[in-house]
Amino acid sequence: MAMRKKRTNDPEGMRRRVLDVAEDSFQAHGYHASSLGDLMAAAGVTGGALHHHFPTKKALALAVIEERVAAAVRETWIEPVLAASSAREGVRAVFEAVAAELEQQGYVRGCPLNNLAHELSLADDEFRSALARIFGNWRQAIADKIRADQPGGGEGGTDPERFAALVVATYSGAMSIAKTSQDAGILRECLRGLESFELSPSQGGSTVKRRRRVLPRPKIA
Amino acid sequence: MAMRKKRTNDPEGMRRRVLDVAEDSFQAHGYHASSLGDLMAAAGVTGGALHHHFPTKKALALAVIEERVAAAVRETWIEPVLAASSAREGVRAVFEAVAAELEQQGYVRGCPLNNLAHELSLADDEFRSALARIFGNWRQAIADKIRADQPGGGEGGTDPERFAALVVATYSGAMSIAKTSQDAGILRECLRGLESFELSPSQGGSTVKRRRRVLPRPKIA
DNA sequence: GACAAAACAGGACAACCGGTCTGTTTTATA
DNA sequence: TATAAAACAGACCGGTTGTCCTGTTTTGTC
Repeated sequence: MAMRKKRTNDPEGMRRRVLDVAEDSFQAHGYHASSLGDLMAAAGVTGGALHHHFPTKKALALAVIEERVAAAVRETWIEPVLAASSAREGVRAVFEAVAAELEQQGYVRGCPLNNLAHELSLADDEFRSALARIFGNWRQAIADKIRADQPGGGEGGTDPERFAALVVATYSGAMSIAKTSQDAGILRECLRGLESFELSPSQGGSTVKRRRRVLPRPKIA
Repeated sequence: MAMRKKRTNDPEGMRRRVLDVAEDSFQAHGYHASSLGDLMAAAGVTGGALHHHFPTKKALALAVIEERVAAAVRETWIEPVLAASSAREGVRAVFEAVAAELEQQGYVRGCPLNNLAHELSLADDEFRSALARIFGNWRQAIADKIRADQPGGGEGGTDPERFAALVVATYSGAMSIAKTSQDAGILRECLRGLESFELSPSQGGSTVKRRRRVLPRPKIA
């Protein structure tokens, strides 16, 4: 008399839905402020199903980090930079693309990698090493691109690792400031700072023609 | 018959002790992962006393931000930079001092401002504005120092705000990476990146003499 | 010393969290 | 179709959290 019960097992889809809402909630509220109850409600998933795919909250977060956060860095940074005509051009394009996207959506939720890195690095060593590996891959991709530019282009004097470290640090820090001030303009400011410390001759009033070192060597060791 | 009860009211000292342990715990474990019970035990303070000085956990965190975090930025960044012979020298000195301190203590807990900024900026607007103000003061101090260098020194072509934004972003991001990798070396790497993109002529094998722009202008608008 | 306010003590509580447990349904395999 | 494993449902529980509340003690003030 009652309607037949229906259920379609879709383990992959359910797992994906859980990861979707977890990724979003971790980004918006952080790990500790995201309760499994909220995630279950948002994903339309029962406790049994959640526990079946992710035995603990930590396992869920680890999956988010290794699958989603790593993919986000790959898609928004590594692939565009590697596909660009040069490392420097790739870096510029990513900075501006991200700034444009943030300004369009009107708010700044920050870098997913950075957000979780701050909250979880000291809490658990598995979290920390997973996040550190993503940072490492990110830096290495940029350094590799610089190296690829060196034979033909004019990157002979650029230290690849140093350049990559500076770019990743500047971007991460700029996103932190942007998130706190809810203003993506700092990204463009930092990009211009990377492009050139001194104003270009056509803009600046300085009479100095020759480029100087960005920071002087210390006078005393 | 029993010993007389003794108690010495010391509101300022008690408030200071609570702020001490809260500052430390927020830095080590973050806001959400720091329970008031733990703080009370660590500070040797009862619930009544804690509630008397800080009615809510949020009020406590706000006090930590406005009194302790702001002071930390002032003491480790603003005052040393303003006291230095130049902005660039001050920046260099702070980077190296922090790197040396982190290497000496063997672990990296990250920048207090950055840590709380990531966890609390999106959670509450009072938190966010308080943190944003500290970032703003930090940047402004560096920019002011650059401006102070300009009349006499050779900072004619340097945009103060741009320089300050780049320095603060690079430092914040470098600390994020250092915290995640538990290695302060990235701070020195980033400092050298700030000092000079291209290797100095005496070090580099490049034959290029004239300094080039750090990042080329985009070919198409 | 009277007295009010501040400072402090410590228990109580309701809400919530993450994890576990038992039971049912679907699906793969033979 | 028999059967075991996977997939899912949903209730349950111990522990924790932040806050509140009622007293007690100290301290400043007239």
